Amino acid sequence: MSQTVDRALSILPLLAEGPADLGQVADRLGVHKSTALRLLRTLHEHGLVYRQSDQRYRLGARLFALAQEAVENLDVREIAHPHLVRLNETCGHTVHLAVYEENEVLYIDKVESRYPVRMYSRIGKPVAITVAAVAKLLLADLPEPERRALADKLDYPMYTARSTPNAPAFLKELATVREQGWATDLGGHEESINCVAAPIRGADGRVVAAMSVSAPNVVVTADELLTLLPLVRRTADAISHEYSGKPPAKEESSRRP
Amino acid sequence: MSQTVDRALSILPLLAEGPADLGQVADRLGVHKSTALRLLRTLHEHGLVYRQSDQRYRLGARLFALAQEAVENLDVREIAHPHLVRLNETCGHTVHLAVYEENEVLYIDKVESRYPVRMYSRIGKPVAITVAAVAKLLLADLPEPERRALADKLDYPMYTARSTPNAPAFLKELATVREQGWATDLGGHEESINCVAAPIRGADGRVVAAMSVSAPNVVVTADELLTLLPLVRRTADAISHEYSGKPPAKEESSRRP
DNA sequence: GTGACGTGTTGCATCATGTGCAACGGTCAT
DNA sequence: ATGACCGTTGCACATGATGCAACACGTCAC
Repeated sequence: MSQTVDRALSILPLLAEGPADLGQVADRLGVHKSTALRLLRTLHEHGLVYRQSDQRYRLGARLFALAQEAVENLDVREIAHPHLVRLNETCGHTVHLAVYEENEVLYIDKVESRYPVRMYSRIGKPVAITVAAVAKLLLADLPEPERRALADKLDYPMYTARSTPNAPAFLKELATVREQGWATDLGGHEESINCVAAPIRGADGRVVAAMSVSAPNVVVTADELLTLLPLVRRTADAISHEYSGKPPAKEESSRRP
Repeated sequence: MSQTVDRALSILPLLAEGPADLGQVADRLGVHKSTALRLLRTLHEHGLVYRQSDQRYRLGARLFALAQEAVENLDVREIAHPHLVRLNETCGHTVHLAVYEENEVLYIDKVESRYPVRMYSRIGKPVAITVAAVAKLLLADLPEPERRALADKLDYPMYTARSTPNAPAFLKELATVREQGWATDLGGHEESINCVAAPIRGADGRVVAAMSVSAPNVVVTADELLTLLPLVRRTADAISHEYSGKPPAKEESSRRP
């Protein structure tokens, strides 16, 4: 809608691929060097872009700080965190919290496994949406047309032989998940890793987040992991309850006494 | 430099404080509602801003993804990570990696303690710059005028009785650190937490990053932690060595065969 | 039910602002 | 020295961002 801003923001994903110099930025934006320079300068002033010693640009520090503050302002996360920690203390495995937003599912919190073998994931990282247990829960709750539209639009990479292969299979799986109120990922993303997940619901019953427990085969078998399901569901329900209970808190946000 | 982009970017920190509606954004920017609307729409298209169900705006998901990709492109981090993990496996404590950028020091990697008591910190979070051991190392290596200017500009919050109280004390400490080539923080940030840190240097000898091991008093005393210093320094040197060795790698970034 | 707010949204005329150009000034390699 | 290359600056032009006013839609009071 706003050409200038649009161009400026297009620089960010471009730099996310790696550092680039002025000429490269200008070329890929399709604008004159001087224009690119002014855009980069503005981004720089706001700390979103950093100029490294070789004069090339890369993404800047404020970006982290912003993402940081953003994630800390999510009230689901705030409420859920102590529950996640407690669950981790009980079972020892990696615990994740994820939300759906704008065609993506992403982790917003994580408590690391206490076992030496850990899985790779990181807060802020978009989740493998077609296979992850938390993603299934979040998408299963979308309004039907939106769910269908999204399912059609997605790619279905075959991470393993047990990955969801295509849209119909995915929609069928979502129906099951929606029905039973929990979800699993048994080796659908990484051959040796299994997850069980449960939904967190707001006061209106809609799924606002999902949490999961993940563990590699070498630590516990899929069957053993499934025995944790009741515990995971109880934890998710506890969070749901607390979340629905007191949403109007947060006194500090009103600025006038 | 570019007014439009400047205004648009100013929205981000504003939303970082918490969700806001169109009117609030327009007011705080000092522009007309319609202008704010167009800016927000552009930000929205790029996923930097999300419109929640109550129509208010908050920071969006792409922000995380960007911060994510940015941190993964830092080659120091990439090289250092396995070393940090190994160090953590040896000593069991929390290991941090930090860089200096634009008047801030921030963590770019972290391996959690294997002890139940963990310290609060998060990747992307700006570090307590006047007391943290890694910050001392990074600032100690700045060119003298810049270091002095920065030291004068900083605040010196007294987190504890052992926090650095003011600029002269800080500069003195930096001189010591620069001299000895390592740094500590003994209860300067949190009464019961100690750190030892060592610098990672590029081929030209300049400090490009710093790493630290942190542990609370309840796990090991400060003296015990100090016995790890040689190990920490060896690790940092190993990273420095590897980092200086092969910086021109990264073949994939050239797009034409 | 009706009217009066408080929202977010759209079309449009004005001119401020962003734009590309061309010229300048460094740095590096030959 | 010389040329090629890259970042930077000043400037004239017109594109595109701006604020206004009017509209649309909801909520609330009465």
